[in-house]
Amino acid sequence: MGRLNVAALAFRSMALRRCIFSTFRSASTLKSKAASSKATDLYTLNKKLSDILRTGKLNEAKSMFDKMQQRNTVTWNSMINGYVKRREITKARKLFDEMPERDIVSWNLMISGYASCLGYKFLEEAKNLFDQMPRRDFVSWNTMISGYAKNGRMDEAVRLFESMPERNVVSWNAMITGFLHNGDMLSATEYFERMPERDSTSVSAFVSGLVQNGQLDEAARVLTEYGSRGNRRKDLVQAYNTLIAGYGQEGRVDDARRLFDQIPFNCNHRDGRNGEFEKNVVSWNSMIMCYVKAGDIFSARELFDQMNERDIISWNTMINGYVQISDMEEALNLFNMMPKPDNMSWNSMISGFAQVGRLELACDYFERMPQKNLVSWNSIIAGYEKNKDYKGAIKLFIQMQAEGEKPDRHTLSAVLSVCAGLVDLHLGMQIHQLVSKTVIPDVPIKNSLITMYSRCGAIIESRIIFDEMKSPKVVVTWNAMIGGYASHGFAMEALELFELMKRNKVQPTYITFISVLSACTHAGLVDEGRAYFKDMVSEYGIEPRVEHYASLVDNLGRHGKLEEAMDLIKSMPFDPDKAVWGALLGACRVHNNVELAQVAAEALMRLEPESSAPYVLLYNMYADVGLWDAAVEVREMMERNNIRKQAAYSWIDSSHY
DNA sequence: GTAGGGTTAG
Repeated sequence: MGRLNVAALAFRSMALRRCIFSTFRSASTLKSKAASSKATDLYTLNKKLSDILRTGKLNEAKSMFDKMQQRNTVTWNSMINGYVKRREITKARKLFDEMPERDIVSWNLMISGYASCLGYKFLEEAKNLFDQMPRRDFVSWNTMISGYAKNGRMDEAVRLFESMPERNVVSWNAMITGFLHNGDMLSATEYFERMPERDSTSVSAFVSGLVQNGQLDEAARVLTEYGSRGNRRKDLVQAYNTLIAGYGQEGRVDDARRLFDQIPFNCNHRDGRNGEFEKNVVSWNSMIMCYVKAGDIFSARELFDQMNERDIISWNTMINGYVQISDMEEALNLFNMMPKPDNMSWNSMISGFAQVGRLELACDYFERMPQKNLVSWNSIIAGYEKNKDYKGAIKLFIQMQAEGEKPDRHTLSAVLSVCAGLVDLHLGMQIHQLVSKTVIPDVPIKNSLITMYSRCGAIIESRIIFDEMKSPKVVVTWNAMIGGYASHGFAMEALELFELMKRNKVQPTYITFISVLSACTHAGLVDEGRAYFKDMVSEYGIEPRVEHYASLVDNLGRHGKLEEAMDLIKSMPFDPDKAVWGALLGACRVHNNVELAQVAAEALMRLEPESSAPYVLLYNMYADVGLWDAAVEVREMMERNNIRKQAAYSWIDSSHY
């Protein structure tokens, strides 16, 4: 019995133990299930938080963050990341200081935040945190390196890079992009060649550097070399895109297209396969841009129509293409079709309408656009300036500042042109002061200053700015100064400067020759005028425009070479305009050539049926030589055509008289 | 679910 009892007892106790154990176990399972479900909840909530942050709704994210019952380090880090991405570093730092536990990601985020705020103070704080953090990984080092690189401190970046315990491919890439960012192609090349292994980012970055340096053929070579190695070839599409865009910049559309066609598949097209080396939307956009830049709007449109999925850049590029060829109808068919026009789309329409002289439509779009930005103001102001509504431009410029928008170099450049148009030296000088106070003057701004001063007669001021500009000067600068001299009767100075320009091996443009020919006219240099006209065509390959013909006709006419002027007009490959006939008519009046005057006047009557000027001039000429019948006939014709005498001869250069 | 390097426009 004793043994049995013992056995029974043992059995019972075992059962009991098992029972207790199993109860305990199930309780613990429950507990861990609860814990894991809470963890799942937190995971889901964190995911939701970062989704909200990705859409940029920072306030919404913050209120969710505040309401959350529990948070882990990832929660805090995500919120910090939100502020870091928005450059709200103070708010990020507050959370960082408040959070109960920091992990290495928290530290790295803060370093990244400080490093991407430009300025030495922020960089120093990034370095403080970097030095203070308990443990550093690749990300910490790489973030710090790129922080120095972004701030132009490649010396510090190199020091850090050299002192790293171990480097990965990102460290090398950060160095290469840093050098490129700071214009040090030599060091970038050295590092690219030295690095032990390259990934698609290394190649893309380096290719982009080569493209920016104009070394397109070298870029193509690098791309082929690494493209053929193969294993991660699909990531190279970015490098391809960069080179396509680079070819576009240089006008090498065929090379661009060859490269574009080399990217085999196409996620934008029905035969697209995910994950293959394939064209993406940027490839398409870049190629379309090449065509637009080359003025081949048809090919651009052909590609655009083939795209399955377009983004906002595709639409805007295409719209801009039509704006550039002043086809506002087509630009408008597209603007109305596109899903959600952004500022760029609206601004393109504004510039486009202004460019074709539809200022009222430009204004209408300017008023209607949902949110104006600086470019909108610049577009509308430049539009007013181009349409010679200078008072309107100034009004807008004042309104812009009243609405709290600060003018930039583009605004100021347009307003300087306004001052030139108004011949308002006082205002021009005020704008010049504003330029000195607010922007670092670049070449276009200085060109505008030269033009403004010379138009206002302050030619010495112009020349001072011109002389202070660094050599080699661009052709626009030479044109501005030569034009300034030419239009103010400093013909010899204009021609001297043109000779200097040639000695400086700067290729003149048609604009240069308008000034040069005009200078010859005003200096009484008829042989030189002829010779420059000839040089323009034979030596520089510039097709003469109507302005050049008008200028030479004017020059020849003034010197009594009316027959030669008439022969020149006859030789023109296109129809002469009112400036050409006006110049001839003016010369005929001075030199009393009635027959040619008749030809010129009739041509002008056809071109400008409402203008009284050719009638009046012809009448006076007939009267002067006593051809009274003809004079009376002109007068009758004028009455018959209901033409009233006007005060000014708009088509004749006033310097004739 | 959070951190580091590369592409297209006025």
